[in-house]
Amino acid sequence: MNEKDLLEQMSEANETKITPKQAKIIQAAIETFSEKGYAATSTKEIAEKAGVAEGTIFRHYKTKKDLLLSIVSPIIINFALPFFLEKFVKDVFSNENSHDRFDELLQKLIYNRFEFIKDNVPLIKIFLQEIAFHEEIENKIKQIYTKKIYPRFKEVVIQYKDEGEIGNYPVDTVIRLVMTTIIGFLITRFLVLPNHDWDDEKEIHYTIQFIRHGLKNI
Amino acid sequence: MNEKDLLEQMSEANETKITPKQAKIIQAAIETFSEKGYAATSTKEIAEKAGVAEGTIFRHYKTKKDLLLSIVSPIIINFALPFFLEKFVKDVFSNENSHDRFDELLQKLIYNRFEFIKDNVPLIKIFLQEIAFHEEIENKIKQIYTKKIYPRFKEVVIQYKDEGEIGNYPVDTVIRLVMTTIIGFLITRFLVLPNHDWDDEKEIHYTIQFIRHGLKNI
DNA sequence: AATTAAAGTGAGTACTCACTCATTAATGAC
DNA sequence: GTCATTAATGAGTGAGTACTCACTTTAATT
Repeated sequence: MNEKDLLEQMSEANETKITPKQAKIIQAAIETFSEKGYAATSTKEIAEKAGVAEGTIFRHYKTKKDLLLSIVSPIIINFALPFFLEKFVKDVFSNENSHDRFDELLQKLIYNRFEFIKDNVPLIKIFLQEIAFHEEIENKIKQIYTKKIYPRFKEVVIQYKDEGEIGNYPVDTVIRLVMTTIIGFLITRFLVLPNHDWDDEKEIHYTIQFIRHGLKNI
Repeated sequence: MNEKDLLEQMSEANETKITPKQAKIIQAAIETFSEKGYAATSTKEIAEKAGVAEGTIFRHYKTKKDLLLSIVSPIIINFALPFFLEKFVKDVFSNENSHDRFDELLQKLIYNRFEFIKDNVPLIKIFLQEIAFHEEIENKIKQIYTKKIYPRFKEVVIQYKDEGEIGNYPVDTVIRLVMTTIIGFLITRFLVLPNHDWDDEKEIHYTIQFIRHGLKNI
């Protein structure tokens, strides 16, 4: 998802057309929030960067916080998108042998999220920063996690445990280990050391190996 | 390290006594920065919470940012402390068999950092939040990492690779995987789900297993 | 008791903040 | 072209901001 897609999606969600100036505002807000943080960014600054009068911001968004939420909310649902698809679970029960399926699942999971973050680094930055201070964001992600991500993940892990692909760890521990390893890689790759000379394919390969071997029988 | 220790250490570092009111200021600042974030916290609020006049803050700290740095700086060096000790590397070359040594090393590493974070959750919160926006903090941690943590870690990994305890991953990849797994666990444990019903010993045990198996021969 | 230095105060300063509102410009239907 | 609706403006507002400074209190030393 690039920024254009985000804008389209936002306008679809609200069933309102986004004016060119509004789009400029969103773009400027993303940029500035990401660089300086929400609290340290003034609406005046956003208006100037967007080439717009300050009042225009408040024509479209009741408050500064409204603007933040309109930016952050879509990325939560987009990051969790693979878990909404039927295919995610179906693949796990296909005819291939379990080893290859597990490998492929991890691969798809990482590559999907990799591409998503790659196109949305500033958004992810804002999200990670502000999640700590805004209950609305925290609640939304907790809701999506418990209702969508966790149950699907659980199904899959149980299946692979039955097939002997995953050792005798508790299901919740497996989910924690897999998620922190993947998210840890992505954060290191795009936020901690974005300028490092990464061989992405190789790192992803090693990360998958690490997870698979790490989860094998204890 | 609890807060008392922190204060003692700060006074030792500056070779200046910390007055009771100054201690109150630090305590109030940690609390408020942690809850609302640095930019969203006013000096007036800190003063009120500390039961002190606003001017007193600026008697001890030139600027609000100075106050932040005086709080955040010590935790960087303290988190990296095990890597400063000679013992850290020496243990790796002891007489025990490599498997037990590796296991014990991971265990010590996690338990140390576990206890440290447990006693300093608000400080860690502030640190993680503000590292993104203050170059001084970023530079300090990068310096400590490249000069202290990374070289020691590298020595150890190479040694265990030679002994066959770690498979044929690149050294940097090993360091990344180990660090993100440990830090990921600690962040999940204390920041993401601090109220979850954790069986800490068990989770640490599983995490070590996960790392050891994950790093075995590919 | 007198002197000195440091700690503490809080009203005051210049400035910035998010947000409002009366006014003007642009758009589209007929 | 007229008119009605929506978009955009930017000066204005009161509350809040980090920080200063002239002054008072406290504590230690002689």
